[in-house]
Amino acid sequence: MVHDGRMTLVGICEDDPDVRRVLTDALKMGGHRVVIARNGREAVENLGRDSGVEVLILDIGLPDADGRDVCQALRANGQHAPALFLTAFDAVHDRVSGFHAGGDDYVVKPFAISEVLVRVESLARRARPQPASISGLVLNPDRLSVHVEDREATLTPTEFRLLAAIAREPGSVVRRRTAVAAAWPDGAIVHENTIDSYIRRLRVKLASIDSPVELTTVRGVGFTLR
Amino acid sequence: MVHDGRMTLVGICEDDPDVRRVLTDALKMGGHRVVIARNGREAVENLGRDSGVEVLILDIGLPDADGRDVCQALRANGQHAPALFLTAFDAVHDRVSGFHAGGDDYVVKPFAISEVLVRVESLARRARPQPASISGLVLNPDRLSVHVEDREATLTPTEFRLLAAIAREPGSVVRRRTAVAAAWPDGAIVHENTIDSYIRRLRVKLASIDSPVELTTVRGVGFTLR
DNA sequence: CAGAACCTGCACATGACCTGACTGCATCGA
DNA sequence: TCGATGCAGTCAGGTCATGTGCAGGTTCTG
Repeated sequence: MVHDGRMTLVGICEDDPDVRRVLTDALKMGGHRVVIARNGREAVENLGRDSGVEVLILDIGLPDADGRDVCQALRANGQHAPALFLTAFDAVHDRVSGFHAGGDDYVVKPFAISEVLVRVESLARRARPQPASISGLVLNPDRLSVHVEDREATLTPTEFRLLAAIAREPGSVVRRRTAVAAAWPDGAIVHENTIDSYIRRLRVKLASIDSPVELTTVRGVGFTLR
Repeated sequence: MVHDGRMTLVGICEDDPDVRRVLTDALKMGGHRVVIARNGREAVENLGRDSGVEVLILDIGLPDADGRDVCQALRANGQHAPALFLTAFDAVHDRVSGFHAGGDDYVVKPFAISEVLVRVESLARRARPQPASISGLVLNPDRLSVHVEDREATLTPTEFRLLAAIAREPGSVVRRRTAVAAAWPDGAIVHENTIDSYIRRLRVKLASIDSPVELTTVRGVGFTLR
C-alpha cells in the first residue's frame, strides 16, 4: 500500500471500552491513527491544540462531562478540528442544536461503523487546508489532480507530493533536498537524478493544461513556481 | 442543515416513543411540522389524503401492522405523499426481496438523524421521490439497482454497498480500505483481490446501461466516479 | 574551455490492478 | 428431495502504470 499522505489522526473521547475498541479497530482498518481519551479530563490533556489531532470523535454522554462541553473546552484551547459527536437515542434535542450551531457532525448510537468511517473522512477532507490556489493553479488532494480553470491533469501520488511541496510556498524557492524529503517521506533513498525526471513530468503535465504558472529551476538551489 | 426554507408537514407512524421523540425533535429543529401516529390504525386516521401531510415516515416493524401495508392502505385512500420507511438493521432481507411500495425511500435503523432530515427534505422538494443522483446516475436502494434515464441494472447487496460508498462523495477518490470497510461493514476479512472483482462487475453493469459516469481507478489510492 | 548542474528521452522491474473462470454456499421452486 | 439459480469470495495469470535509473545532451558559471 502506497502511503498517500491522507492518513488522519483521530482523537476519540469515549468512556465505554467496547465502543472505544470498535472505533479504534475500524479507523485503523481505514488506515488512520488514533489518540484515546477515556473522559473529559483526559480529552483536554491529550486532544488539545498541539496533539496533532485532525478530527475529534466525542461521546456526549461521558460520566464526568458533556461531550459538547469538552468540545468547547478544546476550542477555547485552540483546538479547531471538526468534531463528530456520538449520542444516545434519548438526547436528541441537545444534539440537534449542537449540530446546527457547530457545523460539525454527529452519529446516533448504536451506529454503523462504516457510517463513522465515512463521516470521519468527510470531516477530515473538509478540514484540510483548502485547495491552495496559486494564480489560477489549484491542487486537489481528493483527486490527486491539478487544474486551472476547467482543464485538469491527474498526477501520480509521488508527482502530487512533489508538486504540493513546491507549491506550498509559492514564489519562494524550495531546495532540492527539501523537495525530496517531502515527496519521499519515509526516508527512501532515491537517485539524485530521479527528482529531475519528476520535475520534467510535472512540467509536461502543467504545460498540457496551459498552466499560467511555470515550474522553474533555480540553479544550484532548487525549484520554484512562478 | 441546509434546506430551502419551505416548511413541510411530515406524518410519522412509529410505535417506539423514543424514536418518535427523536424524529419529532429533529424535524422541528429543521423547521418542519409533524403529525403523529402510534400505530397502523392511527396512521390511516391521521395521515390520510386530507391530512395535508406532504411526506410520510413509516416504521416497517409496527406492532399491529407492516409499514408497507400501512402505506398501501394510505395509497388506496388517495394519499400519495412520498414515504420514507424505517427498517430494522436485521430486516435487510425484506428490502432485498423488494418492496416496490411506490419507489420511495428508506432508512435502516439505527439511523443518523441528519440522514433522515436530508431525505425528508429531498422527498419534499421533488415532485417524485428520487434517491441520490450523481450526474445522471441514480442509486435506488429500494430495488438494489442503479439506473440512468430509463435503463436500469440490478445489483447484488454487496455490489450496491460498494457502489454507494464510492458514490457518496462523487468526484473525490474513495480509498481502497475505506471502500472495503464500507462494503463489508462487520469487519469481515476479505481477500485483497475481492474488491477488484466487484469493481469489475460494477463496471460491466454500468457499461451495460450506457452510464455517463465512469468508475475509474486512481492507482495506489482507490476509486472514483466521473 | 572545463566542469558542474540540469534536462531529456528512454528502458525496465515491480507491483498494483484487471480479467475470466472457478468453488462453495444459500435460496427457491418443482 | 433435488436440481437450478444466483451470490460471495478466491484464484491464477496477464497487463499496464508507476517509480526509478541510466546515458547522453544542453545550459550555466567561472
